[in-house]
Amino acid sequence: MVKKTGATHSRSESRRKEIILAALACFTEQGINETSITDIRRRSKASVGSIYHHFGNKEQLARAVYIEGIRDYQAGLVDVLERHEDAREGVFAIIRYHLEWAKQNPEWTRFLFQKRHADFMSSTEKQFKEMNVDFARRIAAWFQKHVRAGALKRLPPDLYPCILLGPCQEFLHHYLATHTVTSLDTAAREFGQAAWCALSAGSDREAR
Amino acid sequence: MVKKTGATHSRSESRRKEIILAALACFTEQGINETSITDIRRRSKASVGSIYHHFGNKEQLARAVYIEGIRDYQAGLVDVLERHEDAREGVFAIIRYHLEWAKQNPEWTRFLFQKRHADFMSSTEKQFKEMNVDFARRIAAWFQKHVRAGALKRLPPDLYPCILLGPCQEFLHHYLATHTVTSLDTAAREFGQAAWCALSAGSDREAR
DNA sequence: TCATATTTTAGAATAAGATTCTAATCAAGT
DNA sequence: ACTTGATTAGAATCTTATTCTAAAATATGA
Repeated sequence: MVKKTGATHSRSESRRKEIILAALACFTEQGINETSITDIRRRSKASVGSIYHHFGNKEQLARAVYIEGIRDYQAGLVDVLERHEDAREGVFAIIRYHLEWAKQNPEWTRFLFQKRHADFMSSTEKQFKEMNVDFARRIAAWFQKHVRAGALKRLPPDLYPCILLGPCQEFLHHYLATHTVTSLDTAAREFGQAAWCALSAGSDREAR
Repeated sequence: MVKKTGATHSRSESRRKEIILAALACFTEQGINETSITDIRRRSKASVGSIYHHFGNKEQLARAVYIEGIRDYQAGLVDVLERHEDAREGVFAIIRYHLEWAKQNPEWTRFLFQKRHADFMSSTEKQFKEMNVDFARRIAAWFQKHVRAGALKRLPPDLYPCILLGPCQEFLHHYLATHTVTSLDTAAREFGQAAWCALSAGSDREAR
């Protein structure tokens, strides 16, 4: 009756995971719209009833897949960031991390960033909102620290992630779609350089 | 029998346009998946048969909407770019244009950039590919010119658009979704500055 | 260990919506 | 006016998401 605090849901949990992974595979292969519940059923060996029992509907299933992925991505990013004391190293590291994660997790990346949460994630979702608020706070804190220390330019806080990761996102878009583009390593170097130029204090000389 | 080269399709053409606009409105209000053909029928006053006659199916309708919008956007961008001789001014102008267009065309922007072509635009689409190839060529040409003239850093060509517009895209994402962010004008200034720092030749001093 | 309650799974039944089809209507050229 | 192809209507069909009922599995408590 009372929910267990620990975990031993062996059967149930693993079934849930199976469904999520099957869904991820289907979604990235054929797109969310194009995958039917039947596709997921076949791939996961679960029944329709089971899928609906665990996730309610297709939209919420997609949401669960999204959460699963973004959590891992964000955790790693914060980790990298908070491990770096030096501003310049932090900037380069964050970009490297982003691109490297994408390289290691192409399916998740395709799912998370190509077709973002836009469709099924109404940004008012409690779970999603909480996660992002915390994430944003910790990112912002890191930048603030270095702004105060005089290492980084002061900007409206919401612009830092844009300048830092915008180019990566744009790049991944093409990288994951058609290929025949610059290597991820080269891109990481160049974007790191670019971001550092753009963000480091004292680059204002160009203002004329 | 032979297709007219000019245009007077008055009836047919305008019906087509009506459907596209109705679809755009529905798509941005409720999302592509959530809008039924019936929604579009109601809003456009066209019949189911008419819609299918003109577009084949919902996917192709979405595609048509996309093409319609992206064509306008790209034309304006190339125009702005080719109007600017000076590298620095060109860089700032392109960013201003991008954000300004988004401000003037919020519905189109939401449709074009929030949920990109990912879903329904398999990037192998002939029409789409042609358009983009031409667009990319002209953008690349402009940058090459200034690289040769020594005004811009030499980079792998596919990275220019990423560095230039990536931050804008990332920003618009938030701007169009939740708001409570920096104004578009401020963003345009800062991103312009950032991009110029990142792209102008001689910023390499930071390389240490 | 057995009886009972709760969670999970199956798969058939239903409902919603996309697509197809057949037959009118319209516009243009002759 | 007459023929032909394009366009429109809307009913019929087909696909797929979702709901529902009941069976199986698992946990709980004596």
